[in-house]
Order: sequence, then structure tokens, then C-alpha cells
Amino acid sequence: MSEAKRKPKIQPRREKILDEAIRMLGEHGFKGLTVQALAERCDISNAGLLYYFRSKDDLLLAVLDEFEAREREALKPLFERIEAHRGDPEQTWFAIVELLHEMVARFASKPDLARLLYVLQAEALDHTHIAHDWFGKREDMTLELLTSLLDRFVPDATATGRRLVASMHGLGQHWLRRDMSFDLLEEWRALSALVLAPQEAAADRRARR
Amino acid sequence: MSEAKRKPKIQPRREKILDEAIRMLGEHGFKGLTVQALAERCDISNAGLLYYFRSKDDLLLAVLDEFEAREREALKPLFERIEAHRGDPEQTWFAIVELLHEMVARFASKPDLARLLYVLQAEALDHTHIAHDWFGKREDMTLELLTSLLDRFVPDATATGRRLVASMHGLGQHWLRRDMSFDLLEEWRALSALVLAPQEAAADRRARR
Amino acid sequence: MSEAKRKPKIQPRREKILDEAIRMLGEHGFKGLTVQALAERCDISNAGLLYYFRSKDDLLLAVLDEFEAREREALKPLFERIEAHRGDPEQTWFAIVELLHEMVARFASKPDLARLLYVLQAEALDHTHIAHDWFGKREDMTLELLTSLLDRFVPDATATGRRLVASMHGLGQHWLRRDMSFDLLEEWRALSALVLAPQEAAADRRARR
Amino acid sequence: MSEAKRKPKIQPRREKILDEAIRMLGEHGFKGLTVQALAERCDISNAGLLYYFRSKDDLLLAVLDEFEAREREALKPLFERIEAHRGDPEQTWFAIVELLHEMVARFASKPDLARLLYVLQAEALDHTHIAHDWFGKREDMTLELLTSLLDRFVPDATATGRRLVASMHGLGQHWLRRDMSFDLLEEWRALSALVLAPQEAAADRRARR
DNA sequence: TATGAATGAGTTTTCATTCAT
DNA sequence: GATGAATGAAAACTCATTCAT
Repeated sequence: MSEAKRKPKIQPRREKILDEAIRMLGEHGFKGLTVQALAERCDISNAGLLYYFRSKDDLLLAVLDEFEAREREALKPLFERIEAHRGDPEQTWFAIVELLHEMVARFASKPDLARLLYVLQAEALDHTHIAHDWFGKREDMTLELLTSLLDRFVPDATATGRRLVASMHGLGQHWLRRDMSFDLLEEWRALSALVLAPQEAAADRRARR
Repeated sequence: MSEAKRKPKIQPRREKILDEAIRMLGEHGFKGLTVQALAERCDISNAGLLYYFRSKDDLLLAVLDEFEAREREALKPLFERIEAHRGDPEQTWFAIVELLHEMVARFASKPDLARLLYVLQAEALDHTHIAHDWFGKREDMTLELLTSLLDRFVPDATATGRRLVASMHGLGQHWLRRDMSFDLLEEWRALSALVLAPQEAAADRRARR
Repeated sequence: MSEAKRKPKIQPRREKILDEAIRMLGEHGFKGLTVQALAERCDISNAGLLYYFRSKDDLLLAVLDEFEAREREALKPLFERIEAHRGDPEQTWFAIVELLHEMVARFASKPDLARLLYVLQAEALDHTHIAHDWFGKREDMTLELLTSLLDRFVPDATATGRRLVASMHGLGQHWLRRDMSFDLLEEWRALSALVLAPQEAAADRRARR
Repeated sequence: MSEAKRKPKIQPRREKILDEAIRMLGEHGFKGLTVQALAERCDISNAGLLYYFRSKDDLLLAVLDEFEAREREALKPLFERIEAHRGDPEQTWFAIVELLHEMVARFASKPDLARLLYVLQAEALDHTHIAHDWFGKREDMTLELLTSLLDRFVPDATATGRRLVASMHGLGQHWLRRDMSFDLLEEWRALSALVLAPQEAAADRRARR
């Protein structure tokens, strides 16, 4: 019974705010979010919210870091698997494909996160946007990661990485814009297969030998 | 004489405002744009600007329509060529590929327009955004267009159209995010080729016969 | 009759605000003044006031400049008289004494200005205060002015100038603190006479010869 | 043993706060001081500070009383000497002059205290300021004190007292405003000598007899 | 056509203060 | 004694919009 009482406090305030902020940022973007509105949704006062995050800017950065931490956490086992199969190219390849798939699966299952990412990313195209650099670095890292993963399998790993990133994000946004009315995962499987086709073919050949 | 008079105002006020608005909207988005700032850049007063566009919302819609009109105008000859080659599948196919290429070429040569599109598109993911419907319709139309064009060549034209749209926009955004540091057209040629590969192959086969 | 109608607008808004600001700044200091309160007293909205002065800081600086301009204007004939008597030391001396007297007379007749000066001056002791530099410069100028005026009559003009400035301000503040309950001018005449006593004596001697 | 324990807290919290408050009040005035900022400098929490002083207002009054207590303590021997020499006018006179000198010497050696006094004094010109009455009383007492001391030596003791107070404070403020760039004590000796000149002369005459 | 003046509604942020622990 | 959490009230400033001229 004491558990029942504790329930509403199971999620400490800070977490609650971050959660709600992710949702609202995804809906209205950073400029469209008002501290007031966020506070209301968290059943806390305006000033109460700013007790946890000293400013709206700080909140944004905190949300972004939280977002990335969650992402990293969720993808961690996939990276480990890739590492584990390092000796076996075929298995590594499958692991990489699965990683790409899982990245998209995350968004498909948590559209809030997807919206957050795409809306802020576009807003942050503006060089004066507080999150501009954050997204710049993130893009760099993603690209580097993919490049290093694909390096063994692909002639121009950079270009292939870029194509994957671009089409993945493009598809994700398109999916959101169409109100999630098609099967994102299915489509991604097809599209990524096309992007990786030459390599698949090569892998195929290798496998048949 | 009337020409002489017009000279210093070669670009009438309304045009000037639209032009400047395109730039500024692309930089800061709709919410990031202030009437004041735009007016200043146009050497006009706050109230003066709103004489031309009754409200900030109206201005946005006007910009969007202007944008589409220019787009349509620029792409018109391409559509006409497709129409003209209607009888010859191979020529039609080439015309379609060239249309796709030209779409991207437009953005590569006018990054302002590209920014405008992507920034507003993301902002408009918000269902309450004034431009939400506009972008919804635009997406529908683009998709329908591509579907109808590809219908004769592709088994699942809808899916292929979607893939093209998604990867095109994804690549465009990626290009902006990377500060236009790679050759967008080159990359798009490669990526679109991959997306269209099965069809290319079929077209190839057809051509050899 | 049209004059009667114009009456309430005889003092344009900007002037009205400056006037009221002088009063309120003198009462509560800069930090104690709220834009809101000032706006109310001027029968204008918060935002309306900031239409004339872009920020509270700007307002302060404007007030200070206005203050100085009025001061300069009021003292101008005195300076001219000093200049006019340049050839006659005795007359010059009387003119200087009268200038000092008039400086104080201004404050005695406009306690608002006196309060403004003293309150802000103390606040601006803080090096980070917006008006810190302004008061620094003003002090320098006053000192230089007095020094140059006294130079012909006094061995250490700098020290004498300092003593005059110090005792003048000290007396003025004391007068305000005692709710203007004594005759400021009378006291200043006596105090300044003491400060200038050695010179008076010398002048006396000269005169008797 | 209890001494050993106290060592790291040689200066108990309350003292520390008062000390730091004197400094900060002197820098930014009462309105410019934030409880938060003061607490930080004292390595104590916001709420912790208000445990010692129930409110910011209380703190101010406590600081003021502390200030006066220290002042009284420091000047005590001087008063005693005056009292001791009561029978000998010449010695009494010298003791009074020394008292005035010591008052200024205190400020010269502790500019923090001087700033505190002048900044708050000016702020408190405002009738609604919490310390307004405190400073009113203080001024009264100082004046009464000087008047009673000078009464035996001077025709108009009130006026002479006023002149001393005024020029003393005026000089002190001027000294702070000029960033303590001249020798305050030297200047005060000269200025006070001028203010007391007629009496000095009389005392002189008396002494020669 | 165009503007100067003005505003209502809202935005982020600050601050003294409270209270349960 | 002391603190973390929280708040109500207010502050300066912004912004789209209106209106008389």
C-alpha cells in the first residue's frame, strides 16, 4: 500500500520534465515551446521548472544529451554484437544491417523521439541556434561511425555512409509527414537494401563461393 | 519615361519583401522571423510591410505560393518534354530521370530555397502550424506526380516514388547540414541511380533487345 | 480655442517621460524604478514607453544627458560672464563665486534634480553600474573646470576645486537628508566662504591696496 | 578541546554573513544585493542564510546595527579622552579635532565601510526605503553629538556641526568616486581646518593669552 | 502607399520567501 | 542548524497588430 502512495513519485521531477520536454519539443520545436506550457504539463510552476534547468537553453541541451544517452543505451548491444563478430565478415555484415534496422525501429516505436530529432535538426540549421553545434557534432559522429563500420565492405565508405544517413532521415521525416501511414520498417528495409545493393551483391557472391 | 521612373524600383516592393522573406524564413524559420527584422531589411516600416501582407501568416502563405509558382515555372519545360516523349518509353524514362535531377539542381543552385523548404517543412510537422496543410498537400501532389510518371515503368510506383522523395529530401538536408560541403548533384545522381537500379536494369534489358 | 485643445499635447510624450523619469529616478534610484511604474505615471503602456527608449538602460542615459543639457543651459550665462570679465581679476572672482552659488541655487530650486544626481551618483559607485562611467567623466569635467577657473587665484587649484566639489555635494545631500529643513543657499554661502577664505583674504588685501 | 573544534569555524556563520554583506551592500546597494549571491559567497544555501536573518530586510538592519556598533567601539576611546579633558578647553579642542580625524581615518582604512555608508545613505533618501529612518536618526545623533561638543567653542555650533558633517561626507564620497586616488586624510585635515578656521583662530588667541 | 505611435498579450528570467525534512 | 524543492509576484523586454494620418 505504501507502494501505491509512492507511485506518483516513482518518476522524479527532473525525469518527468525531460520526458514531457521531449514530447513538446517534438511537437512545436524549441521556439514553439514555452516554459510556461511545459511547466503546466508537468504540474509545476514556471519558476519551479527553472529550478531544475537554469534556463530554457539549458533545458534544450539537457534534453538533447538525454536523448543521445538513451539512444546510445538502446543501441549498445548492437554495437557489441558487431564487435563480437569482428572475425567473421559475413556475420559482421549482418550485424551492421541489423544495426541500421534497429536505428529506424527505435524511431518507429517512439515517434516522439523521431519528431524531436527532425524538428530540432531543421531548426538548428540556423547557425545561431543554440543546438546548431550539437547537431553538427552528432552528424559528424554518425558519419564517422558508419564510415568506419562500412570500411571493410565498401569501396567508398564515406559516400555509402552519407547515402544511408540521408535516406534514413529522409524516409523518417517523410513517414512523419505522412502521419506514420505506412510501414516505416518495411520501407527502410527496401530502401536500405537498394542503397547497399552493390555490396549485397558482392556479399552474395562471396557467400556463394 | 515611365521606365526611367521605375528604374530605381526595378523590383517593386512586394517582390522585394517576398525575396527577403524567403531568405530570412530559410534562416530562422517562421517562428524565428520577426516582422520587424524583415521590414528593416526591406527598408520599410513595420506597418508598411503589413500593408502588403495583412498578417505574418498571410506573408508565409504568400511566400509558399510564390515558392511553388517559381518551382512550377522552372520545372515546366521538363514536364513538357516528358509529355512530348510520351510515345517513346526510353526517352520518357530519360526525361523522368532528368526531371529528378533538375529538381535537385534547383536547390543546389539556390540554397535559400532549399533551406526555406526544409526548415518550414520540419516546423510544419506541427499539426497546428499554419503551413501544415500546405506541406501536406504538396507532399501528396509530389507523390502522385511521381507515381503517375513511374507507373508505366515500375511495379510498385508508389513505393518507388516514396523512396525517391525521401532520399532526395534526406540528401538535400544532409547537404545543408554539412554546409554544402559535397557535390549534391553528383551524390544525388548516384543515390537516385541506386534507388532506381532495378528499373534501370529493366530499362537496360529493354534497350538491348 | 484651438490652443486650449492643444494644451494637453503641448508637452510631447518623450519630454513627459523624461520629466517623470527624473522625478522617479530621484526618488527610487535606477534599480528602484520600474518601467511599469514610470509608464503608468505617463499614462502610457509599458510597451509604449519602450517605443521611445529602447531599453531601461537607454532611458537612464537619455535622462542623464537631458539633465546635463539643462544644467549646461542654465549655467551658460554665468560662464559667459566669467569670460567677459576675463581682464578684471576682481570681477572674475566675483563671477566665479556667483557661479558656485548658482550651481547650488539650481538644486535648491529643483530638488528633483538634486535627488536624481545624488541618488544615481551613489548607485553608480558600483563599477558595473551603467552610469558609472558617465559620472566618472562628469566628475572629471567638473574638477577640471573648477581647477582652470581657480588657477589664477589659488596656489593649489586642484585641491581647492576638490574641496569645493566635495563640500558642495556633501552639503546638498545633507540638506536632502534633513528634508530640506535649512536654508541651503545661506549655508553654502557660509561654507564656500570658509573653503575659499585664504583666497578671499588675499583678494581683500589686493582690493584694499 | 572545544577550542580545537571551533578552529575551522573561527568566524561563526553569522559573523561571516554580516562581513560579506557589508562588502556586497557597499558594492551594489540593498536593491542590487541578492540573497542568492550573498549566500553563495558565504558557502551557505539560500534558505540557510535566511535561517540567520529572517528576511532580507532584517539582514539590512542587522548589518546597519553591526556597522554602528563597530563604529561606536572604535571611536569609544576618543570620546573618553574628550570626557577626560573636560576641564582643559585646549586639550578638549585637540581631542575633538582628533575625533573628527579618526572618523575619517576609519573610512580611509576600511573603504568597504565607507561605501556601505554612502551607498545605503543615498538609497535611503527614498522615504519608503527600509533604512530611511535609520539614517535619519543617525544623522540626528551625529549632529547632536557634534553640536554638544562644539558648543563651548563656537557661536553657532549647529551650523558648524552641519558644515563638518557635510564636508566630511562630501569628501569621503568624492574620494570613493575618484577611486581613492588621493590622500583622504591629508585632504580632510586641510578641509576641516578651513571649516574650523574661525574657531582655530579664536582658540589660538585664547592659547596665546 | 506608407508611417509613427501605441498596445495587449506573452516570454524568459529573477528573486525573496516558505516549508518539509 | 541547514537544505533542496518549490512558488508567487514581478521584472524587462518582444512582437504582431492596429489606427489615425
